[in-house]
This record gives sequence, C-alpha cells and structure tokens, in this order.
Amino acid sequence: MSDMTLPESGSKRKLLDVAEQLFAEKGFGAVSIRDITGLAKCNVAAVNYHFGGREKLMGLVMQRHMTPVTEERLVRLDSLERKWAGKVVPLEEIIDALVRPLVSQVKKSGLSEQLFYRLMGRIFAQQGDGLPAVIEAQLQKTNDRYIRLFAKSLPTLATEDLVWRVHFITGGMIRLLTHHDLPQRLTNGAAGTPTMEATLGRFIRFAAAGLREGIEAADPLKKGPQAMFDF
Amino acid sequence: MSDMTLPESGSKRKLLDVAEQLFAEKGFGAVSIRDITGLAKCNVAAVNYHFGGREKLMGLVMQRHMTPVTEERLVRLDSLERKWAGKVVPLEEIIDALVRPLVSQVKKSGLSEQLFYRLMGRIFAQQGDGLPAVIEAQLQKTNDRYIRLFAKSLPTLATEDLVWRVHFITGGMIRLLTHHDLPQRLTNGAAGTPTMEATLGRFIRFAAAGLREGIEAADPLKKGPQAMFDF
DNA sequence: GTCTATAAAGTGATAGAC
DNA sequence: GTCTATCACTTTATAGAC
Repeated sequence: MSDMTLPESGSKRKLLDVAEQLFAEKGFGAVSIRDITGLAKCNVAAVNYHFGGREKLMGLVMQRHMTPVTEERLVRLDSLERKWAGKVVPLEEIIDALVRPLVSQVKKSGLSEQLFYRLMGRIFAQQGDGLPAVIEAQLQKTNDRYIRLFAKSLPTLATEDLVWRVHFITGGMIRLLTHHDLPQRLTNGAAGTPTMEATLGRFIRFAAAGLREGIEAADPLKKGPQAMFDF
Repeated sequence: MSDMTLPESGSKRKLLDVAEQLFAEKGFGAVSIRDITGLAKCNVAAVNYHFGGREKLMGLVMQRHMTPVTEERLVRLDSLERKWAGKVVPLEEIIDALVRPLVSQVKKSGLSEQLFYRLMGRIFAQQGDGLPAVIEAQLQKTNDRYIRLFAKSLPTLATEDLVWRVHFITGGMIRLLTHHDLPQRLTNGAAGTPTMEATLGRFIRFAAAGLREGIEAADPLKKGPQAMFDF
C-alpha cells in the first residue's frame, strides 16, 4: 500500500508518468485507463496489475505530489512561528509559506512546471468534493493553521471576514495554478511572460493587500517587514 | 436553433430544468443523457429529439444563463462610463458592475441561488478550455472592457500588474460562486451564514484593496469625489 | 411526441495463457 | 510481467413502431 519506492524505468514508472500528465491536462474525471495505457504504450491490464485500478492510481498521483507540499507548508509554518515568537508575523511571510512550497516542490516532482502547477490546482479546486480522505485532511489542516496565524497578525479583523478573505485568496491561487497561461493568451501579450515565481510574488502582494483592507495602517512597523519583499 | 420560447410545462421544460440542476451540481462533463432523462422521468431519446444531443443541450444551458449576465455587465459598464465621464471611476463600482449582475439575474433564472451561482462558476472556470465559442467571446469581451476601465482608474499601475490582479480576482469570484458553502463547512461556523449578496460585498472590498496595492494613497480623494484626477 | 430496440463505441476489471 | 480475450456494463445516437 505504501510502497513509495518506484522504479526508474519500466512500465510501472511509464504508466505513472503518463497518468500524471493526463490527469493534469484533462482533469481527474476525464482520463480513462485506456487513455493512459494507450499513451504509455502498455497493455490495458497493466494499470490494474500495477496499481489495482484507476481510482487507486488517481489517489497515488494526488498523494505523491500533494503530501510533500503539505509537509513543507507545515514546516514553514512552524519555523515562521518560531522566528516571530510573540511578535506579529507579517502577512507577506504567511502567504509566502502558503505558496512557496509549490515552487520548491516542482523540481523534486520530476514534472514540468505547467503540469505540476496544474495538477496542484486541480487538487485544490476539488476540495470538499470527492477528494481522497487523506488529501482532504491535509488541506483542512493547513487551512486551519493558516487561518489561526493570520488571525494573530490581524487581531482587529473579524474572524468571519478573515475566513472569507482566505477563501478568496485560495480561489486566486487556484486560478493562477490552473490557468497560468490564460492572461497571456487573452490579452495579446499585455500580461508579459513572467515565470511562475514572479507571478507568485505579484500574488503575495495582492493577497496581503486584500487581507489588510480596512485595517488601520497607523502602526510604524508596517514598513519594516514589507521591505524584505521587493519582488 | 434560436428558439428561445420555452414551454412552461411538458417534458422539454422538465429536461431543461433537470439538466441545469445536474450540470450545476456535478459539472458539465460528469452528467450523462441517462442521468438527465432518468431524473426527469423522460424517455432516453427525448434529449436528442428536443435538443439534438447532449452537447447542444449543454450549450443551450450555458447560453441561457450566461448571456443575460454578460448583457447586464455591458450595460452597467456603459452607464458607469457615462456617470463618471471624464472622471476616475471608483474601483468598487467597477467590481460591483462585475458581480452584481449575478445577483440580479439569479431571480430571473428560475434556479435556486446555489444552483445558479454554481452554474456560473463552472462556466467561468472553464474559460479557455473547450467552452462554446459564443460563451468564450462573451467572457473575452467583458474581460477586455473591465481591464480597460480599471486601467483608467489605476493610471500608475503597470498594465502587466493589472492584468494579473484581475486574473486573481476572477479566481476569487469563481471560488466564491462554486464553493460558497465551503468556508461554513470547514470552519465550524466561524464563517457565519451570510447571503451571497453579503459575501459579494466582502469580495468587492477585498478585490479593490488588492487592486490598489502599492498605489499611493496620499491623496485625500480616497473617499470623496475624485475630480482632481481628471484626464 | 413518445416509445422500444438496437447499433457502435467506450468503460473498468479480470481470468487465464504465455 | 505481459498479453489476449472477454465480461458486464455504460455511453451517445438513431431507426422505426405507435
């Protein structure tokens, strides 16, 4: 069940690679076993032999790429709380801890940037709607921690407002992941051709400003922490 | 083809109602003709007889509900430009013109709030990915107009930044439409039970703040008339 | 307009030969 | 591990009776 050691070559590996590609491109519900075995040039029965069925393969793909992201997110949250113990954590750093693991895990994933981000986006987008329980629990847990940390940094913001703003931010992040190429396609190049990392920098500043809406900016510490984020 | 007059009763009407419900609930790709005719207690062949196939029915459902929203959006944009002719249009009013048509068309749609918003969200989310050309053109056009109007209200913001921020906002709106119940389910009631209209109010303030990020707010016009920013 | 019957293709899964 | 063949569905669509 938890056989995480995968062969570097062979048809099992090939099937997994193709499955990741197709799930990311077309979505988890729109890929058949025959799509996978066809593109991987394997036998139709191979998916059932190696993974025990389509559903199991789907779960494996999700977990393989989601779990490292979740773990890095939690580690970053821990070290953020340690670093700013007792003090107010800058919003930008919290949001950074939310999205940076995506950038840092894309390399380890072995997937192309487009595929990895799209895969992640598709998983996030399905939260609360038929995701494997393990994944659902991961999303739940990180979300809880983020809300709690944001709340400490925004003590004057009503919890209700905070929860909804985080919801909007999540939506923006998902859109960014699943449709990173859309602005370029729609605006005739007015969106430029930024790397995902640059776009995430834009996103962090956008999201932090949205979170701060209506918060009195009278405190003088507003400038200090922000200075380190000159994306 | 453009037979917009629909019977108040009869199986054609029933099929359309059920189709809208199921497409909104499960997504356009996850509903079969048999799901529809089964729930509508009609014959399997009825969808093909009345609508000419599954694909055509899908297009009809999309167009029926998307077109009025698009038209109201364009009308609101027109009147906004007329109202503030020569002056800077407040960001909140632009965003309002973007989302309010959803609230005002939900009543005319005959659908429940949940279903209508979810249906809209699913359409928006599929932009650039296999949507009927008519719908795609509508989204393209409104998006262009909004970007242009935002640009006039944010003359110091680089177009590239603006385009991406609008992209993030779109993502937040989609999330809000498709997962309006998620915050309540995930936070044990910390999200409250606001109406969609209230949540859209929250969204407008959030989005406007995100758009304004980095813009000098030294001017005293933040609340009052913005006549000094004449061009 | 509604129905049955059926075509033609696709689906996940498995038994059993090699 | 790989393959063929096959089962038991489900899918869209249509021809033709009523």
